[in-house]
Amino acid sequence: MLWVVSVYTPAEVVEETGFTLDTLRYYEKIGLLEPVGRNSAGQRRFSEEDVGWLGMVRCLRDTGMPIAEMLRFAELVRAGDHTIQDRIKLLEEHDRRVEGQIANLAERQRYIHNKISYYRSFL
Amino acid sequence: MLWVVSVYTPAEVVEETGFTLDTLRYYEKIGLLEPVGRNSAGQRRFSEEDVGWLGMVRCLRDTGMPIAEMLRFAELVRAGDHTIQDRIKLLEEHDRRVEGQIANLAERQRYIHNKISYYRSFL
DNA sequence: GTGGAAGCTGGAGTGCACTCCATGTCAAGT
DNA sequence: ACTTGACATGGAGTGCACTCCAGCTTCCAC
Repeated sequence: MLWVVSVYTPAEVVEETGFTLDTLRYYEKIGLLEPVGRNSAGQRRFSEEDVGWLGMVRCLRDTGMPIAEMLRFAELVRAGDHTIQDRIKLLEEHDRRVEGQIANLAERQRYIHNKISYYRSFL
Repeated sequence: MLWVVSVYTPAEVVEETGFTLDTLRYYEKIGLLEPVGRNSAGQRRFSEEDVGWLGMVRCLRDTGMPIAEMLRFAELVRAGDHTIQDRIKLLEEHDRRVEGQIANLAERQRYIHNKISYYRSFL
């Protein structure tokens, strides 16, 4: 039986995820990424699953979730299917924060627009 | 002639702006705030103008402008009316970044929503 | 006039999230 | 075989934006 498992080199994952290699190593070190597979020489070979998880990490990071909370989420994921309810709860809370961020940003943007208009009135 | 100028104690400015006293002192130290007026005993008495400027600072800070750039903006403001064009330019650039932040956040939020839906499908 | 809160200064310390570095091994194209 | 680039490790360093502290002074309500 032929078994094809696609793996990614560090450089490919950097390309794919936008994280730097140092960041990937850092994430692995702190446990945000599970120990990554290695080839015979000890070099990292990321699985499809690793890359998928990194997509989630990117999303959470870019929406301002602190690493400590991503770590909690990672633990839930590792703990298995019985944590799905907790994961939903965590993501929904985060979603509300993201909603708040957007609303806040939009509000501040109005202030900026007003300021620009005010300045324009001087020209 | 009676001349009433409203002034604010540090505690009042903390209340009004949401910055901590340490932060206000820090902002003054780095020049984001012009040297604040003092009473005879050397305690700070913030002017209406200070408080207004702090409102701007809060807006820029909360939309992610780095201090270095706020400092540049502060310098333009101090330099006088001939910098109004530059101030508009700076604010418009910042506005575009804010726009980008909002768009990005909204996009990431879709990802989170999908993930939540996916998790829900397991229940 | 006294006690507790508020304020002062200069400087050290914190927390987060990386980022860089020295030194060494391994891979792979020519 | 050789060279060059990718990757490894452990640990130190960075940058940003505060935040805290010691030791002292001043304000103000009772």
